[in-house]
Amino acid sequence: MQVLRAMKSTSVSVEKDKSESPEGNQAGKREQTKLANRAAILEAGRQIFAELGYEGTTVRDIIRRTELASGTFYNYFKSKEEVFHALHDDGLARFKPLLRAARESAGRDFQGFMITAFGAYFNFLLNDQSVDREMAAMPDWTRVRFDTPESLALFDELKSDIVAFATEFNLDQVDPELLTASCIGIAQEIGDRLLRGRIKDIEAAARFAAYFVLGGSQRVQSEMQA
Amino acid sequence: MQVLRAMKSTSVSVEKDKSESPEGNQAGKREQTKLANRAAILEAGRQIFAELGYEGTTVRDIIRRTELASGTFYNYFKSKEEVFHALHDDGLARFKPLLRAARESAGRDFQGFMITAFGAYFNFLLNDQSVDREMAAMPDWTRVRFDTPESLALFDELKSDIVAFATEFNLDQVDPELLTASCIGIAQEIGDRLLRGRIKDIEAAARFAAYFVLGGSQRVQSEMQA
DNA sequence: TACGATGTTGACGCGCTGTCAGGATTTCGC
DNA sequence: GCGAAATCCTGACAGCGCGTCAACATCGTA
Repeated sequence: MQVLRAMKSTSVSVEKDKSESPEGNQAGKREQTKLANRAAILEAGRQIFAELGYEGTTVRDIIRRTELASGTFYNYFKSKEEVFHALHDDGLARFKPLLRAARESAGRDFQGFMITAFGAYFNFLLNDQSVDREMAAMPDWTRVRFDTPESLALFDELKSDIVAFATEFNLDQVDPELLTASCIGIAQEIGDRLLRGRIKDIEAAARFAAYFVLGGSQRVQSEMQA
Repeated sequence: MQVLRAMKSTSVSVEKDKSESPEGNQAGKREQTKLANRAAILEAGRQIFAELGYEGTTVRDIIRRTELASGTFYNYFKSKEEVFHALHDDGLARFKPLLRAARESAGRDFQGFMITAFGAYFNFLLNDQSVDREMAAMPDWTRVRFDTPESLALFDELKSDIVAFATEFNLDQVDPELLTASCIGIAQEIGDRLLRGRIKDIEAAARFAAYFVLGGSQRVQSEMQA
């Protein structure tokens, strides 16, 4: 059963759209069900991953929370991994603008950029309905990490921001690769502890991270010059 | 077939021990096979994890590289996860003394401690025959991370070292939890890039990390005082 | 040597995987 | 509107890994 039909039985909104929607009910029914099915699988996946963990969930678990047949899953995704990637990339797409906003609003203020950026990341981690957040609640020992092309793109974007500031502040002895890696590592590890409640104060954590990176960069610069 | 018997067919060393070994051939045959079986499973696991990745390997893959029957696996481990934990903890046990040595040799030299500690970790990552190293070679997107009790114990040990130095250097405004998290994050992320060849120079990386942490701590201290 | 204890073996039932032929629904040309 | 073609949903199926367990082999002990 396709999810559009399922929705018709509990809600008429789609049906209404078909005849009444004033603005472009642009797509055919085929297109609509495809979107709806994909969305249903993703939403089911998000829930199941949160409940069962990445390792623990099966494609069947996901599809079972849906009104679709098992075979249909494979029309949309190759595996549970691909579902997870999609969810992960969704989260990234939501975070990206926050990072951009941090850069815009900071202007030439390196420290301001860092505080805003770390703060945005931590807030995002704790508040966004992302897979990662929900899964961190699991008391399990094992965690998965995905470096999708989207992740790498975000890292690169961050790296160019950092390089720009480093240039501006004459940090020419500071290897951008190492500096970016450090920022990411700090964000990851502190973020992890925030998610697990080992650390509480988001604001304080963001300021710590920002000062730490600033001071660290300058120290590296002066040591390398010597 | 138990592995001791297998070994007898290719080597007589065990048999010889039984009758000739001058020093305590302390254990009975039963004890010996148990050790040998466990070791065989671990070694097979190490190889298979490296070849197939964590996700990709099955208990059957591991046991198949062994002369044991599938059921025997479960006399030694509950799952592939437990094998991985054991391998991981083995690595940790090998690294622990290196960290201790770093602390001993550093005395009161915070910077020296940091350089040695980061250097020890990076060298360990790149040279030790650990599961983690081999698996990093995989071109896969997905990585697993385990926080075993052993890992957490090591983190705690590191934290007390850091606290000791922080006290000595009047870094009373620097949250040890945040500082330790940052050190771990930096080590993880730079280590990852070393494993993947994105960064080459171990020495430079260790110095970078050390200076970075030192400078970062001091900056946090002065900012928090203000 | 004989007997109990301990460990090993591999077949079994179960559940998950990915596929595919058959069927249902939508689209399109008229 | 109507029929054919395109699309894609469905659920059964073969293959495989999982963890278990009754039968069997080996070891320790007297």
